[in-house]
Amino acid sequence: MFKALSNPHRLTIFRQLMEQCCSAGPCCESPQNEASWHVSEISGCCDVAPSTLSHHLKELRIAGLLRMEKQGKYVDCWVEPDVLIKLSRFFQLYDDPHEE
Amino acid sequence: MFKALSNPHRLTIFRQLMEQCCSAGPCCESPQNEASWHVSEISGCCDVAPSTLSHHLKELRIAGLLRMEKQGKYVDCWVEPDVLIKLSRFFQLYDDPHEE
DNA sequence: TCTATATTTCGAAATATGTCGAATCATCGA
DNA sequence: TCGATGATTCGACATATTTCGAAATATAGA
Repeated sequence: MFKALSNPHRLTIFRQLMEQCCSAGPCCESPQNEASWHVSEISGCCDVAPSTLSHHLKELRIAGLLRMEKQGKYVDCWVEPDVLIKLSRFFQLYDDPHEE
Repeated sequence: MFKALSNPHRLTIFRQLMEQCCSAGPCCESPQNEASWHVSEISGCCDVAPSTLSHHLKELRIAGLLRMEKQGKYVDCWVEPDVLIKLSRFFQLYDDPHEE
């Protein structure tokens, strides 16, 4: 996952989808209207050729960070459910009073 | 930071120092006995040449993940204070009931 | 002072990654 | 059915990363 996030373009894409996901409530199994973007919508936030964008999205998906689902002509992309919680917890080894 | 953690050896090193740091209480500005390791101690957890290890530690330091301080013949390494909290929060954009 | 040990710096070589354009596939709508 | 649009695959090339060994630097101890 860190490897997938190590590329500036992929990090930008993931952050956009994070915000998209989180503003629409907790990320869930199927894409909600507000939580997902089409590939063509994502292309706006990162200046690369379509083939490059496709490659980056695949890397994010393979890493388990994104879900992608074909919706007719478009492909919906959204943050893999629970992955934010997992990553957040990865860095919480210490005793945090906020944790139960 | 994600770029620094994208290499398997560097991730192993960082995880080791995370555990070392966290078992000794919150990471602090100066290295506590239990929170830091010498470079030579770290070499045990990752099978690379000394020059390679040195390179990886430098990457982690430049990325702001580690602190390093010369102690005579040795160099102490420990996790940058607050960096775990920062990284943990990076993935917490959503409303988490455990957070205040 | 001299030597052994710990660590870093500096090339150089192998491998991996990022990028694009061209070609391809799939779907929608005229 | 056919053309336009959205997206992916493939191959090629430039660039970045990983790795090592040799050499350099610094310190502790004999």
